[in-house]
Amino acid sequence: MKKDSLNNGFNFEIKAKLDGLGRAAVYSTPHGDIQTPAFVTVGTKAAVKGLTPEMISDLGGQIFLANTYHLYLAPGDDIVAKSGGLHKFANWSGPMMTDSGGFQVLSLGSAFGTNVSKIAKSDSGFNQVRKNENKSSIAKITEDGVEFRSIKDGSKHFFTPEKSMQIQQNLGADMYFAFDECTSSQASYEYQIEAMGRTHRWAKRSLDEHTRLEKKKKNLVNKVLGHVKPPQALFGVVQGGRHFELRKESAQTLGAMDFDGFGIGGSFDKDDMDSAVGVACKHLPEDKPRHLLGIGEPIDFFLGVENGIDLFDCVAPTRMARHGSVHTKDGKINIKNARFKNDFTPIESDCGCYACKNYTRAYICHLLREQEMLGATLASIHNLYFVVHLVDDIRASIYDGTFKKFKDSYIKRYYKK
RNA sequence: GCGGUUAUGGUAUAACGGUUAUUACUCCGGUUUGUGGUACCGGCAAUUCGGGUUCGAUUCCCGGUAAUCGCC
Repeated sequence: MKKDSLNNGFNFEIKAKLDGLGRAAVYSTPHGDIQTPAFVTVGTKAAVKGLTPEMISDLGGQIFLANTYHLYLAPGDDIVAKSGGLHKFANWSGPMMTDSGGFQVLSLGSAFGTNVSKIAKSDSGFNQVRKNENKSSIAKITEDGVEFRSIKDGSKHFFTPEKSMQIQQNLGADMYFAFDECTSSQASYEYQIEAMGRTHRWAKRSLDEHTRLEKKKKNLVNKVLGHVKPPQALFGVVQGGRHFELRKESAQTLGAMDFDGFGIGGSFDKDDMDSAVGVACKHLPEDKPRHLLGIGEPIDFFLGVENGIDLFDCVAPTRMARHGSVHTKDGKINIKNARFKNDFTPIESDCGCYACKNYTRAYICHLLREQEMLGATLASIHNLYFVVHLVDDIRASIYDGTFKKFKDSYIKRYYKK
């Protein structure tokens, strides 16, 4: 199974399996191995908000993910490239990924200025059927690409699959994503089909451009002494919304292409997210890593892993932390609540994170209420530690065959059901 | 001591002879899933006190109290 094939420096080796699609593996990259399943911390602008890289590795983070659109706007991928690439720029020596900007097609497009998220609320009755149109949108989609307006100064920028690849090669993360269109959970079936087709065509263009750039890079290495740019791996992104047949079609279409791995993106219905993910993974090549984009509630990790996911990333732990919502094994609590003002115990007494080992709820409550930066940092450390270690524990349970038992007891306690 | 001015949620304010008394912050909660946004959504909470005029007063009048400014 060990093969250090064409994509030198990358290797995905499955070490243990669950019944069904789940597995534990080691994903080797030019910047080190990733034990999977793993949680990828999100550092959109080449920084996990409020945390140094040392804090990320100390809390157990193996890898982090930055964003193409944001880094293109500031400081610019040319500056990152000049600095020696993202790893040097951000002082992170482990594996890194970049997202393609495809999510911003949604967040700055049909979802801009609304509260539409990638998870449809299952109890909100009938999902409204809308076109992917939004008056305040600052992203316009055409077959060729997407015109974004800068969130910083309103200036216009046109992203194509080719351009996203070029930017991501400049940024220099180990793994990066094809340029796709992330659709709204409220988009109609017809629109999902239309967007999925476009995503597939963009996937082909992304892959072609990637192949061209990788080849060019190899030639450059020979000419420019001492300038060895490591190879990068490209992941295609499966779409199809919450429609199983579209997920299947998307997975088959992309799975037949020569990607190094796959992302599963787009919008889901809360109730059947796991089945939609399962359908996608079932039709993807088994020997390549699968990344579930932007998903990160405790229950999602269990369901995702069961359905064949190797990597997760999500902004929820850090965003929630900044607003005071922190994980405990008995569910979330809002540490800013008045009842914690006089609580001189840690967030969780049996938690091994830096925040819990050194600080009290009362102190973190105080910091967050007073908007002291350290409050967001400590709460983020806790939440990231919590999800990173949860996924680590899930991985361990695959190796020792206790996954099912672990899942049941964990969910029962966290969700009280 | 005399004269002027002012008095509205915890704070700062808006308004009018008839509203469910405005708004912001604070406070009390909730929501955040490939990070535009330390963001969004709820909730609690007030007409200084006592008289009078009026169908009806937070509003107009008189008095008390308090703050503040000026004068002695």
